Amino acid sequence: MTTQPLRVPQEERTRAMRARLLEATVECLVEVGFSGTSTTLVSKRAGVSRGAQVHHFPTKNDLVVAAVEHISTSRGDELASTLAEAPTGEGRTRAVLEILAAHFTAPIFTAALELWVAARTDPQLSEAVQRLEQRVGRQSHQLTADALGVDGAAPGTRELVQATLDLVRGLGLANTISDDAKRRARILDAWAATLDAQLPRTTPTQGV
Amino acid sequence: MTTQPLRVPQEERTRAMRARLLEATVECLVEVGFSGTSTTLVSKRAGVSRGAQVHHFPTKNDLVVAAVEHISTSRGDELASTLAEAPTGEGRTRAVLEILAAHFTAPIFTAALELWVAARTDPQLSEAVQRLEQRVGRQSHQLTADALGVDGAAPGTRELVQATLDLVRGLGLANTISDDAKRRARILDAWAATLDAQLPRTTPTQGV
DNA sequence: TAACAAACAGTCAAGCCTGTCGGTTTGTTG
DNA sequence: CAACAAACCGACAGGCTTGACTGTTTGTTA
Repeated sequence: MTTQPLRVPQEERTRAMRARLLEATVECLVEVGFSGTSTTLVSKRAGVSRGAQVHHFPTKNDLVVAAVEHISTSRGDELASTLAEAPTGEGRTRAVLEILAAHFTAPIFTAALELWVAARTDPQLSEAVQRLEQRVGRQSHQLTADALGVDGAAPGTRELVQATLDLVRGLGLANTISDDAKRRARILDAWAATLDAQLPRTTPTQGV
Repeated sequence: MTTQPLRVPQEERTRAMRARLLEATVECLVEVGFSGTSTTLVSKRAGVSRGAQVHHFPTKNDLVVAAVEHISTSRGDELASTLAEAPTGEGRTRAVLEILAAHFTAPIFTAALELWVAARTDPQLSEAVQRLEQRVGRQSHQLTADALGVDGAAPGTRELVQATLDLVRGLGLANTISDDAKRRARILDAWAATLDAQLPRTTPTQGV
């Protein structure tokens, strides 16, 4: 704390090791699913000895819960940064929908999906997922409303924004079964038209 | 085939045994998830010896693929019968949405969700799920369009119906994480209003 | 530099799951 | 009724996973 480390600090080693293990966990979730994500496999994937892995995450639950937190913050950050770059003016609504759809078909969403489904039948996991997903949900709602240029708290608007998020979630789920980009694009086109017709815009067609 | 059986026909025994095993499989999927659904557990649940189970479904894959087909037809039948009873006239749209939402939060949907997610990382399962889900998808689209009293093939209408189905799918997924009926009801209210405003009704307010 | 603690490494036992196999019962058929 | 086949039963072996446990290396601190 008070003295300066000379070589490679333990704190740094721990941080790096945990990060590698969590990244490997996400990769395993995407590639072999939750049930296929054994601690042994994660260790191999991360290039870490099993002893080291079990040192940092004593039980599998410790590892998975940490992965939930990791994925949760990753999703929030990613959504915030991509939505921040959404264009304003003409076609703004459609662009935002495109960003949302991309997010809900990305690997990080797939990993989250695996954890959601696993959490349904795992009390400990469920607690972590529920707590963090609530936060991500609020954050997504706020970010989306802002990106659309509407008041996310207004009575009618609120529900349409939530419906939008639930729609892209549904599209994301459908995407894992069979990828159909054309179908998705058509639906998003229609949805964008609907939103533009229904949402009371505060900044209808305004450049920055 | 040509003679009348005196006791309990083998064909009947087989049919009953398979039905019991498939029902037990669905129950297990709902209660302990896909990875928890071991053939041993299914056997116990069905009150069938492990030997008998393995006789009818030699491998786990055989059992699961059969379960996919079982669930697939169950979903289609259930949706068809409930949507057929949807009221016409005032509030028809909202009533149809309610039925859809109920379907996508029912146990049978949960079981299907488990299989979808598992199929993502299991080629054999994926083949079965993809093939059957396509059929259910078409069927759902047709049934929903009919229940709403619209032409499901019309250019603009088609996308709105599909969006509706994707929306309730997303709501169903969210429901597995945390049940929030109030939130769901508000969203469906808003979406019903939107649909009524956007859909070109052929039979706006007509009793049978 | 000496002593300590954390990080790291690999092995072991217990438990579960799947698929196979020999044996028994029950229905079918000539 | 006899012979056969399908249905049914329980046990076993092989493979994998998890968590515990002993030892080794590396960083910290007096």
